[in-house]
Amino acid sequence: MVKMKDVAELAGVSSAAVSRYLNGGYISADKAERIKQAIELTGYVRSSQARALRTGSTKLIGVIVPKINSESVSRITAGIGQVLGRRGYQMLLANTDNAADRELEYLDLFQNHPVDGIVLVATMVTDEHRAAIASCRVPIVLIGQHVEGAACVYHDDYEAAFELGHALAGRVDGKIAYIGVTEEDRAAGYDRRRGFEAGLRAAGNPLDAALIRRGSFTLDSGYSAARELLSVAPDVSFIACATDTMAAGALRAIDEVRGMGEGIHRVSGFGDNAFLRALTGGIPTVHYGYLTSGVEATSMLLDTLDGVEGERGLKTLKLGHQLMNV
Amino acid sequence: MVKMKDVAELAGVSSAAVSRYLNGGYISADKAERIKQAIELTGYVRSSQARALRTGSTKLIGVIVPKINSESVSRITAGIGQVLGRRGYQMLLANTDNAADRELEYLDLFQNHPVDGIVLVATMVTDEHRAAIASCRVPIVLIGQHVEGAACVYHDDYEAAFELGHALAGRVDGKIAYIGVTEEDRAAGYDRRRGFEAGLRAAGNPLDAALIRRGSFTLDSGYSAARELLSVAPDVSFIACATDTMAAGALRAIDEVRGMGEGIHRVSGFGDNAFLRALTGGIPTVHYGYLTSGVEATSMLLDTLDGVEGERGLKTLKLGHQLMNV
DNA sequence: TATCATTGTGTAAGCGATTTCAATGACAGG
DNA sequence: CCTGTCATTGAAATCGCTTACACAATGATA
Repeated sequence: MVKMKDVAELAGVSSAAVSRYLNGGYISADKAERIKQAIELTGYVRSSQARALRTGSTKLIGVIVPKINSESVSRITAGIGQVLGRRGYQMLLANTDNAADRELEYLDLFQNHPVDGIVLVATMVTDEHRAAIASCRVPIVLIGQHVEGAACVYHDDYEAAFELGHALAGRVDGKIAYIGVTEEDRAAGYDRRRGFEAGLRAAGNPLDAALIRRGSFTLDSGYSAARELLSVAPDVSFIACATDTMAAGALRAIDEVRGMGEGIHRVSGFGDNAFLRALTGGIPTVHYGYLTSGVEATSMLLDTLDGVEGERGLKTLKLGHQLMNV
Repeated sequence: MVKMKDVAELAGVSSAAVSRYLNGGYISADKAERIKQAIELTGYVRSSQARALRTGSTKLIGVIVPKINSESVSRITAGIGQVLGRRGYQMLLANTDNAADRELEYLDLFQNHPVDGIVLVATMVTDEHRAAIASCRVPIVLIGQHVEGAACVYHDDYEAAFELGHALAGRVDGKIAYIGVTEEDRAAGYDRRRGFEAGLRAAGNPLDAALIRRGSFTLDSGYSAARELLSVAPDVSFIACATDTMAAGALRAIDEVRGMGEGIHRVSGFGDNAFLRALTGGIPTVHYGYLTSGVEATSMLLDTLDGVEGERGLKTLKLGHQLMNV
């Protein structure tokens, strides 16, 4: 492995000069030229490990996600990756498989070492999370949840759910049911349910508390909850779900119980999943700019790290949403 | 930041002793105890950067994927992450967005530095790829393609496609069309098409070359190709696709042209996408153990890196498949 | 008793970069 | 001619850890 010293010797300069050449310090034109050639000749590339040890910066960003195989998360990740790549950083990905404790574990692992900053795609935010975030040694940005005192990029789930509920109330005749997710997930659980309920209520068609179920983000959980709903309350004519994935499950349940194709006009979701859109022609749902949230969060983080002038700094950013097919 | 020397002083030993304690070298019981307490007291954690510089190993594995937001890739990634986490490694993720040149770029970037090994989720494998792989400084494992002379974990796409074609030939009456992908993707392009054709032929119902189209992995491309097929050859009664995603597009096209619900029994795919399965009740498709391939590839790689005895070594591993809904 | 593994320990030499520091030469102003 | 800037330069000191080496003990073996 050719190192800086070799390049320096070949170019007839000190290794300090080579370092300066590489980092844009004082260097005369002719030496710069000689160094440039020596580098090309030797194929030298500098050791990021040595550099990291000396400078304390690894150009690595830790990204913690709850589950890699979900459309929303992978879109967010795509956005994060875009910005990172463009700005010379790399992504250290940690998949927690929906286990909140592994999230904390990674938060620890990351700040204890190699990363310059962290992007946390958050679901549940416990007090422990808040504490860990507050005491984090490196800058951190949250995506998906609004946490006081932390930098976050999120969507207004309450408002979106309100609008959806309000719009649906007028178009659905018959009983509406709701399949939510754990309220520990403030955004997808609490906010969406509350917003939806408020929207229905405002439209004069309040949600019957007996028709609320809880799934676990998966398609199967949406299916089970819907089956149960349909057997307990056969007069339910519409099932709103907290995620498109669960809506797909509910849709299947309705199809099974009431005949193929029936479900399509009787469920709604959140997230505007591409598959669902194509296969159903589009159920009522909320479109969020997931890729954008990845991009924005990461830009914010890197601006802080790189000390970009006129930087946006670590702050809170609420992104818009869009009702689909209502 | 408390460093090893601080711990050593507090424990009244040399830093070499602390290092030995941490790495399992010779150390007496009482010193070990003192060191343990000193570490707890100070909250010391060792600098992975210094360690990396000294040992030359980063405990980082580079993972190159063509596209993060696809079910197959994210399942593979989940498998990779599982093994990595369990064995004390971390994942450096590079998303190439389906650009083969960025793949080479990352291959370069990675081996030039911080990673101990590479997992490449391959699509197109050009000669440049082969060269880059062969000259790779760190161990590398490919997933999804079979490349001579490189370690790979892959599926037998030809055989699977053959079986699918053979099975479908008997069940479909009327003309069968095929929507493939670029043949530069040997597995998903070339092998699947050839296998499918051979399967149909073997069943005495050969594929009409005029009914072959090419998509680009996306849902929309499947949709367009199917629309075009249906208008050019209205008597086509079944459209086989090289991926479930394109099948979803084709399904939508058929629904539009022939009425909702019609498509479901008239398309087939590859990959056994969960959404598609739920929403259609299951089209003929091939199930691959994507998660398993991530697990196997990574285990193989880490075994080599860690010098596990009885190691499996870097070799070639062909995983099985399963026909679904035929 | 002499000899030799075996264990335990500290000293010090790196790993390969960045960066401080002092030194140099050139050049403008007084 | 002297002095003060200013751009350039290399020597050398880190960054925090691992490990080769030398050297002690200690117990086992001949």
